[in-house]
Amino acid sequence: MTRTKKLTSKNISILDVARESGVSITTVSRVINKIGNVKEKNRIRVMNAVKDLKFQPSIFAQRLATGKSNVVALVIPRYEGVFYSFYALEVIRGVGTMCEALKLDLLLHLTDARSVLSLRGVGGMIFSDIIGNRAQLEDSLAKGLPTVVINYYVEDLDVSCIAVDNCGGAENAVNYLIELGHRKIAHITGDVTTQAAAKRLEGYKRALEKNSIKFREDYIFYTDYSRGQARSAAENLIKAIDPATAVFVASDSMALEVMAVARELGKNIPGDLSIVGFDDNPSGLYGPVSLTTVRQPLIRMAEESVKELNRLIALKKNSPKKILLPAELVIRESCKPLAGG
Amino acid sequence: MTRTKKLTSKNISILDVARESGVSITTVSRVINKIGNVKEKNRIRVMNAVKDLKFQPSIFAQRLATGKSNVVALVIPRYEGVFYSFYALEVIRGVGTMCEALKLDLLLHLTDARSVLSLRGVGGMIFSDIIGNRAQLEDSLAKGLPTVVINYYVEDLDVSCIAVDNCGGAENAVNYLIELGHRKIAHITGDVTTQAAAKRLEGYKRALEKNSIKFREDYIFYTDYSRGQARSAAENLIKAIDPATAVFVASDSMALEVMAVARELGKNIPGDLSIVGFDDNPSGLYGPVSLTTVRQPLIRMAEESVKELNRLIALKKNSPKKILLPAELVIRESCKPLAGG
DNA sequence: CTGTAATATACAATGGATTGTATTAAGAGC
DNA sequence: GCTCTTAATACAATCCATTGTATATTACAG
Repeated sequence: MTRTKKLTSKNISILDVARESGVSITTVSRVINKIGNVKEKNRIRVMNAVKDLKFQPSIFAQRLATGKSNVVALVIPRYEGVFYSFYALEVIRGVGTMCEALKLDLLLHLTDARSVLSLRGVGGMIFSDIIGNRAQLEDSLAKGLPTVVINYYVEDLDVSCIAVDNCGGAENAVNYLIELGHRKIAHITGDVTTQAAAKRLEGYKRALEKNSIKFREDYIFYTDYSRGQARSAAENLIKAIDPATAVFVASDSMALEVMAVARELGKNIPGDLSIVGFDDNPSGLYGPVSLTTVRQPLIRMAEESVKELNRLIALKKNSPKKILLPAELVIRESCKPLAGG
Repeated sequence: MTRTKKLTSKNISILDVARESGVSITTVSRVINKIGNVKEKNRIRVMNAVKDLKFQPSIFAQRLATGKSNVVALVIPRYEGVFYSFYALEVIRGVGTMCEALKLDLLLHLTDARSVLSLRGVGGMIFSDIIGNRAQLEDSLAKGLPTVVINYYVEDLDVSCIAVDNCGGAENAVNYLIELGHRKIAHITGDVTTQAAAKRLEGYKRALEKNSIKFREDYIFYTDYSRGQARSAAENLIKAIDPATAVFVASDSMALEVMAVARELGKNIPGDLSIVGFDDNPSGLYGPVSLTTVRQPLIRMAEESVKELNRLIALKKNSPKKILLPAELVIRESCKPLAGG
């Protein structure tokens, strides 16, 4: 049953095609690359020879000759976690789709801080979420490779970047709670050493300020994005002497944890506590009460990054653009107007 | 601020290194490739020159010269959905990790049925889940490319494949329910035109048979894996005249839906109904009752696939292996011994 | 029918490594 | 010091396509 077959076979080159069709390899090359000035008669002969011999030009020879590579490397940290899977795959999907559309090959690098990227043979780089990849990013720029960063607004480097407006998204979320009549609004932060979490906190503050609501430090619960810390934050929040009536949580996975804690403590969502998350994690759809959240345009961000990279490659020089994409509030069931407000 | 810098720079070749270190390019090549017989004095000179000039050999020239490519393409369908994100990223992570370990470059292809893969310049292919990719798979084999299929047990082609034992996993799940005293065990299937769903159904039947429990067609609820169909299946299951006391659901996302329906209908989980899912979808951890499920060794499967591919590449001929990995039961809170059983 | 312009094609260099073969240098043995 | 063997190195062909330049062919006007 198991047929053992040679996997190597000498491959046919442009020279074979030239011989077969009785023209020079130059002409064959012109036909293949659709550069003008080939007699119709010869073009047909060449095309037939190509078909007969099943000729496919060697990309290595092409790249060597042209010095151009159509390979784009996507660098993503090797994190784990539910939302992260979702995030990463959305990014990969977006980048992959656009690469296909633009005829680019997508090389994937899952990295951690100690990873060394070879960068060899790559025509451009896309970095997702540069925490822990800063060195590699600078390396890429130093080598003069066209480079784009997504999901992080890089202020201190001359590099194109496409990020989500975390601050604005957070502000929208909190504004929504304010519109529902809430005044006692808590915030469970993510890891505020990360840009995203810091910006979300900033947006929270800004919304309060614009609505003349006094900022209360005791309504801020700092976490590292983990479920464990979300849990204790939720407990403290609910058991507080003067508890908030609404909470803006920096991630959906934490928001789900808050909902679970509230349930355990006999609180009703959204009756006793309105909750807004961030991320639009699909897990937020399960469970008895679907989660109102802030959606990040991940696919669009990813697609834009390839377009921007392609622009840089075509331009042959670095002229970075900084793009901020809006984050959209997705209203579901976890919030409700303040009773008797 | 925006410094405009040339992105192109002439790159240094092995010839530059040879000149710099006063030896021939052959010697430089030998030093770089660690082939023996180079005088220590010259080796050091060359290595210094390499360092000074920051020389990195052109992979295109290397691949052209050797005819070998260390690029592995991973082909994954472009599905959507929560579990699929999780699944795909686990696969990507596993393949990526092993590729890094084996010094292979990972090219990613997200495909649908109409995608045409170029395969040019690729040294090996890994197909995940070949539904809709059958043509590409056969193409790859026809071209004599080293090829591995994961997550699908291919019986009718001479190709290496690494799959999860869906049948055995399902059998374990149902056995567990039987051990808890259940006799009325329903099954909500996935799309039984897919291999995975069909095998899970088979495992369910086998467990019943081995325990001499009569198979009841009215305990089988066919779905297409969608939440909607899971919902109506759950309603029918719960409202039946002689309802089952336990249910084995072909996927976690459907199992979560079943739990939600049970809750809505005032049923207690696991008091009134024991549930086992399949997949070990992280979403199963949220919610009031964590889900007992069958875990697939995705990462391991992915890693093994790269190893197997590497073996085929080294072997230079096709001698396929078919590997089935066990699926493990993960016991959590959603099952309980049959009361008064 | 010829001169000129435009078109079509070919030659040969180029890109950057690997590698079989030839050649030289070095060390061993007497 | 002089063979002889072995280690070290160099030469040049090869992998395959692209492309600037040179040449050949064609077309057209006069």
